[in-house]
Amino acid sequence: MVNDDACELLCLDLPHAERIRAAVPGVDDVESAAGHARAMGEPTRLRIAMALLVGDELCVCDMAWVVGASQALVSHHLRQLRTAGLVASRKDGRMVMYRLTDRGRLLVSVLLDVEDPRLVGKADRV
Amino acid sequence: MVNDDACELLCLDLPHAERIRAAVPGVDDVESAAGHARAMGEPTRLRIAMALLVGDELCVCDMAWVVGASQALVSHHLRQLRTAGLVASRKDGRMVMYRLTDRGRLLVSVLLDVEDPRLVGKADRV
DNA sequence: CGAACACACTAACGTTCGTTGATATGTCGA
DNA sequence: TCGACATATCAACGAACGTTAGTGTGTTCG
Repeated sequence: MVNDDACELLCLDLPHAERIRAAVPGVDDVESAAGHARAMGEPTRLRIAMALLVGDELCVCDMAWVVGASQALVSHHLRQLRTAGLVASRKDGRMVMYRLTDRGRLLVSVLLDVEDPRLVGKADRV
Repeated sequence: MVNDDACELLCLDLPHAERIRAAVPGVDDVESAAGHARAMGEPTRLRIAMALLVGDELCVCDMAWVVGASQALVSHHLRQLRTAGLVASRKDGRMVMYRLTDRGRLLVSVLLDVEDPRLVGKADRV
């Protein structure tokens, strides 16, 4: 966080450098996106997200069975995904159903390089 | 990592559950993708990556000036991005030029919701 | 009402991570 | 060859993270 112009510009002329500098968002502006990435940066959470991408809507218990982790751990990770805005929850009786948000679906499919089942058959050219 | 079938399936019938289970990659298979996400899950690294998306190819010193961080810190983060396979380096005289890999460019543009400058004008429909 | 159950929460442990300052490596110019 | 410089590396500190075990909350069913 500490910046002094200890090192002058090298390869870039000042106008060009300032154009890049202006295009780079501030720390606060990337916080949300970094949070999204951090939420996906854990194998267990990524696998939970992948299970949701395929299963569309699952309860905690079923996800625990699918990914092979304890109920408490899955619940813990789901809260982080929820805080990041990548999954949404819905109460149904005594259980809670989780599902990916649009942003969550996008990130999982890009990260794992799979097609979003919801988007299949919609003129998706690469 | 410890799994016993302590909790039976709830919402899913067994065939459906096993289909989801089969579609979810193993821990080792998502390790790489999780590493990509983790590398982007830090505001400073994300801003460095964004600077590279705009600047195409930058040296460490210029990036330090652009993002307002120390040289050692930028170098440290660049190594992590490089280890994750998101940036590539090239020696040029006494300095080292960094650039995003294709995967790095894809992830930054998706995470920060910006268009890849290299892809502008290529019939990119959403 | 009371037991069973799905899920969330808390505390705690060991590990990993971000950051800084000092130092090493390698390259250019005088 | 010597000094200036760009970058990499190392040591070290505090903070954040993943995981587990135990406990609490609210709901369903007998």
